[in-house]
Amino acid sequence: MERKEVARISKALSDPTRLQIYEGISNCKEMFCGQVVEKYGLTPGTISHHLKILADANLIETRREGQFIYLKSLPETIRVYGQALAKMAGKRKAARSR
Amino acid sequence: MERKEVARISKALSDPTRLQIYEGISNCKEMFCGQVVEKYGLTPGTISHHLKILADANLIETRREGQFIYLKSLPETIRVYGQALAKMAGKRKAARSR
DNA sequence: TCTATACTTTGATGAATGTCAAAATATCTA
DNA sequence: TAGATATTTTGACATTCATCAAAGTATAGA
Repeated sequence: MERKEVARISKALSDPTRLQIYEGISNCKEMFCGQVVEKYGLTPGTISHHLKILADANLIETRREGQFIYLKSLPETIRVYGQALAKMAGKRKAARSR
Repeated sequence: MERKEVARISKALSDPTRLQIYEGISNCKEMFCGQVVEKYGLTPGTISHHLKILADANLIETRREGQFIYLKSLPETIRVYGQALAKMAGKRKAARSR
């Protein structure tokens, strides 16, 4: 994963409200936007904005079914992101290089 | 690790320049500020700003030695951060709960 | 004690961000 | 086709942020 992608995911996770929304979606099997609006007391516009950022970062997936847009978290993204960061943090030149 | 702390670390990693600086520090055994300034072509003030954000997030450690401030990455923070995120992303109610 | 070097703080500026209200769009149902 | 419900888009606003230039602080060495 490239640095720019890592930065995009970091930014998506950098707002406490948005992080909480992501956590909420992850804890449910599935959720639709209205439930998120209800749960966090923000306007539909604001929720839509946050969901777009999470989706652009591939942290969640959206699927329309009739009037509803269903949300599902994509844990694989977090896994790959964590690995990329661990790799960045782990390289240490000339320190116990074997 | 609490949500607020996760958000703080995410924010620290959310700027591409700062992420690159963090990566650079992680790749060296040790580094001092002047080297960072030289390496990334930003003013000392800007570098100092970024380093403060990284240090506040416990991503790096600073230590003064004479005129110089030495920087060292703290990979343990990334490890704990990754685990906290994996936990957030992993819980799924009523989905294969055993 | 003076000067040079290393870093930090301050003030300013343009850009990005989180939020809302309101208008727009999409879909369902009568 | 008209009205209701769900979501998105737009415009506005206050706040945060990355950056620079310049002033300030700390340390070393002459």
